[in-house]
Amino acid sequence: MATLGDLERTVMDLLWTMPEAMTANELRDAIAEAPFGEVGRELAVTTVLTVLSRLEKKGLVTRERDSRPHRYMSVTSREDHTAELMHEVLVTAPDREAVLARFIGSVSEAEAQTLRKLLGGS
Amino acid sequence: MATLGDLERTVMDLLWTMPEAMTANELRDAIAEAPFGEVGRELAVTTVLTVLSRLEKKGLVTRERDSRPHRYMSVTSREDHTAELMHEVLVTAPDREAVLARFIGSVSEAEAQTLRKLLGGS
DNA sequence: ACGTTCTTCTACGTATCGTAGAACAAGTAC
DNA sequence: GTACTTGTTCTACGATACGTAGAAGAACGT
Repeated sequence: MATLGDLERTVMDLLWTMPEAMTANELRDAIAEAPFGEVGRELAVTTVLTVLSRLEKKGLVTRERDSRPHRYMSVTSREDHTAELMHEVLVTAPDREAVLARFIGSVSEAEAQTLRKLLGGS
Repeated sequence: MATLGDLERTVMDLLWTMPEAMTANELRDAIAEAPFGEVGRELAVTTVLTVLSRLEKKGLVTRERDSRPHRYMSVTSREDHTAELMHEVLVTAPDREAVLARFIGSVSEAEAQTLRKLLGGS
């Protein structure tokens, strides 16, 4: 279960938010400015690069190796990733139906509404 | 996000499966016999007790402190716990509706059926 | 009070993660 | 094409989590 550390999470959040692939330097700056996390963390670029390598090994990030400052991007959208994680959690329990029952009870009415729509009639 | 180690997971699985509260010794034996995990792990009781303490600190386990060999039990059912985890994952994404859309696509037809039923009319 | 049984304390090895310097590679400018 | 600059990989260290369990302490039976 790919669990992310704080900085890893921050980097993924940025990569998921930014539409374009980013370089390590751009990421470093973005982290310094980022509204979440402790504001103004001035990290070394190598730190960011280490984290990016680890995220790459975890399969969450790819990079364009030809363009010289490598440009990093997320492999999946945040939504896909999150949904996948939810599914991974779901299948850890033998009685999935029971889990889903509890889960439904925990979502907001708006979300329930969305689900009804998505599940279609019948 | 309460993430569990292998042994912690094994212990929780047993506590969730067994209807009765169990002592550390009973758990040790159960682990030795358990079909999952590498079979026949002969652990020291102290090992089990350490794990139980950690699970207690994480809020997943309680014990009856008065009965002398303390009896340990899970605080929530496996289903509640799993559903809660799923929800925790869900709310890490800003666009929950989009996540739910992807999630629905990943469940089986039987599960979708269950969801329809649970969500009721309208 | 004594031995037996149970629990807590302390501890070590391994893995992960935040962090970054040192070393190495690849372009850029004469 | 040699020196400078910029970018990437290697190596490393401290902190935390977890598996593992011995040593020390507490409680109970007799």
